[in-house]
Amino acid sequence: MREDRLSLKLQALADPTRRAMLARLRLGEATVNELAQPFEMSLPAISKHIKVLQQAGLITRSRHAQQRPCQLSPEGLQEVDEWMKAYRDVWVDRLSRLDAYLQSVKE
Amino acid sequence: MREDRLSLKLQALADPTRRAMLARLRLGEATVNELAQPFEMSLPAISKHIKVLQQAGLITRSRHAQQRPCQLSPEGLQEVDEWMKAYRDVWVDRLSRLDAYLQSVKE
DNA sequence: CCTATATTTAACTAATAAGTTAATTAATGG
DNA sequence: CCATTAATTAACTTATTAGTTAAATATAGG
Repeated sequence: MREDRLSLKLQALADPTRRAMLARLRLGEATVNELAQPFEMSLPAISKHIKVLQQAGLITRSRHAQQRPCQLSPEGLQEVDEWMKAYRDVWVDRLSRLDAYLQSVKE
Repeated sequence: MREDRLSLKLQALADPTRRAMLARLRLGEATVNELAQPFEMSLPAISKHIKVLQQAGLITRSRHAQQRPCQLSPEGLQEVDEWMKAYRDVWVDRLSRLDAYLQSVKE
């Protein structure tokens, strides 16, 4: 039902655990165990979250011994940002109009 | 499980039907029937999508006779945008580094 | 080869999401 | 008041999601 890439990304982002993982990855790459550390959650659950992020194109993975570290995919959020652009204009526009209105009332 | 406002918004956005509705609303407010028109979907289904958008704070509603038109909530996406900010820096940073690297290789 | 560590896969459960049809509520206008 | 139009609620089905535990796979090192 929801197979387009943008939906996949937004769906992946709509989970606080996964967003926390991304926040961690902003500091640099991390292994599964490192990512799991702050959460009271089984490793398989973590593994699944990682898979969701990866399939959404938000992270990439590498190999190092028996570890498979994760890293932020730099261009991963671009698609989301592109989508937001159009709306950013709308709301900036409206907020500034509201602002103008409030100014005019005040005077 | 997923009750925070940001998750609610991203979850609401992670559906192409709902995003299409928002796109329509960029042109101006619309009634439920107007929003439903492009979709092969029952009205109750549309009604539910609208509720999701509203509860996420992405749209507001008014009343006019027996209609309850929807309008974009201008500040609705701001929270998402705020969240993205931090990542925008990361990826812009990395992409520009990549760019610089490619430049240096070329020379 | 054996063991320890890192991670994933399998199999399952419970909750949530997205849709349906039928029935209900709300407001207008004759 | 009655019929019409607009939208929602109720009740239900099906698929997906997020988690669990137990078992399996992969790699390194002695």
